[in-house]
Amino acid sequence: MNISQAAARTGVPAKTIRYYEDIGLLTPPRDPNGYRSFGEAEVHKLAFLGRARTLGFSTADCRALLALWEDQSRASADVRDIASRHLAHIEDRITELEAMRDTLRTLVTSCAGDNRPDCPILNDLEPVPQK
Amino acid sequence: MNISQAAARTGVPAKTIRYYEDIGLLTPPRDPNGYRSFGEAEVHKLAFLGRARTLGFSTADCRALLALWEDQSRASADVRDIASRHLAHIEDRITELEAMRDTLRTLVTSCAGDNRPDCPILNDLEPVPQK
DNA sequence: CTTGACCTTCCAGTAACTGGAAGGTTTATG
DNA sequence: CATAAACCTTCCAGTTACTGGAAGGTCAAG
Repeated sequence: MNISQAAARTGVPAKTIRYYEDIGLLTPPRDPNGYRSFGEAEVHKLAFLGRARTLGFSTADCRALLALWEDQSRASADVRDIASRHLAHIEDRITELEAMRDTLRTLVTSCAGDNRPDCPILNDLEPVPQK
Repeated sequence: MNISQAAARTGVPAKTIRYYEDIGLLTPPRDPNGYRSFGEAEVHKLAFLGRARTLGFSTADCRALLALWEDQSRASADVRDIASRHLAHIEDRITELEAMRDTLRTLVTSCAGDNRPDCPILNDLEPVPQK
């Protein structure tokens, strides 16, 4: 299977697949003409990566998860640690974004949005001069 | 005022101030010795940028907001457009992250996290082989 | 006069791709 | 069989918003 077929099968763009090979997440064998050749195992691995990516795991996490996935004697605790840490990170990020969202919502709602220069959004950004 | 004082006054790191000058957000005058010299106007502008940054605006947005801030004949609609677009972007991002969070929470909760290899997290990442 | 704390510029690295150029291969068609 | 489209390859550069660090100039204190 060529790279474009593997891309179609997994939803991971060809360009991204090459990148994953570059950083060593994947090592598909080559055909005599130099083309990458994807078997079921590679496609399987690629789909795993695609799924992990949609869950927001970093490539470092993906590397670790892939190793655990392939290690039949893994401890599920190791997998859960990675996922927990990632979850905590996402929760923090959500909290940050929610704070931004709440402020922005208030500001956007309070701005007339007309031709006049008067604007509560700029007033909020405007720093209070302090010596 | 030197760069480190301006940094202390605004909370924007010196390194970041230099970067903002690089990309043209700021143009502090120079002392004869080549040191940047920050007056009240520059500090004021810098604090504006710092505040916009905590609200997650991109540097492109900051540039536009700064221009509007300084334009006494602006239309508040232009400001609100920028803020609304940014708000929508943040809301989308929150929705994405919440989906990840929900999935991860379920998976983390259902994983024993012990010495055994059995792991619902890997099972979820595991793609279903499909021809 | 030297030491330490500033300041300067410039180069490189971060994360995770993405776009594009230059060139080789394969496949379909006239 | 020639050729053009549609693949494939590698490599280089750009994205965002900084951050770290090296090499070297400046300034205030003792």
